[in-house]
Amino acid sequence: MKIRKEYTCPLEIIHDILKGKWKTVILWQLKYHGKASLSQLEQDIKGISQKMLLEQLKELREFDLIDKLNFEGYPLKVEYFLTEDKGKKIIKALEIMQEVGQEYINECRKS
Amino acid sequence: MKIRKEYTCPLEIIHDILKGKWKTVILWQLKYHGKASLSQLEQDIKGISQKMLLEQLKELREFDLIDKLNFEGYPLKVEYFLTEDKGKKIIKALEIMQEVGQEYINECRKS
DNA sequence: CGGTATCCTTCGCGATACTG
DNA sequence: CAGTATCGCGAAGGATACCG
Repeated sequence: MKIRKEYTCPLEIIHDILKGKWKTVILWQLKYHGKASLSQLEQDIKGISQKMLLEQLKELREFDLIDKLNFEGYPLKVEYFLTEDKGKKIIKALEIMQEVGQEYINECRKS
Repeated sequence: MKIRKEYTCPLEIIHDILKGKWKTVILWQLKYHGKASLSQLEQDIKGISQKMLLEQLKELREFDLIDKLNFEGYPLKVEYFLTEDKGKKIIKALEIMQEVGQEYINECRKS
């Protein structure tokens, strides 16, 4: 974990966990897929590189928001998915933000 | 506004709006104060500089999450507050995140 | 008290190449 | 298909000084 300092507000720790361009979008994708492989996520999240994706997935795992399952044999296969507790709870917040985001987009279309 | 590109996911626009270390904490403070002056916020948000605070407040205003009221006369006085629509709606998401953040903090204390 | 401007350091993140 | 390593640029953000 990359957490060190004392936090004045619980929102600060959430910022440290979710910061970066990709984390919320990755969580959002996992919400819809239920389970997804690395290459699936790479295809669905436009613009992300494999390096960034793996980096962010690793951090999300360290914070118990997602987990993964490794399958034996070739070709290699993994499944990433939201954790029942923290992962699915944070999704509730993202659902609201998604709605607000949609409002911004609708307003842009008007003008 | 700093928004340009096309968005694949509404969460991307929210990221562009809320990104940075301070925005969520500022919104959270305004939720509790109702209305707050610059100096009040500066005191309550530990570690923030006046420059950062003003910068972030300006951006939050541009995105209609907060607004401000200027009072005439000396000493100068302003009041910052959440907007009824977008500001108070995004707070709903922050409330959930705040809860999850508290869980992380509680778990840290155990270990 | 509220707000603007400048300088400087850190780090997010994109590109690219390589391994099991 | 999944994952690791390196390099470099540009933006975020901290310190500091100054203006209405």
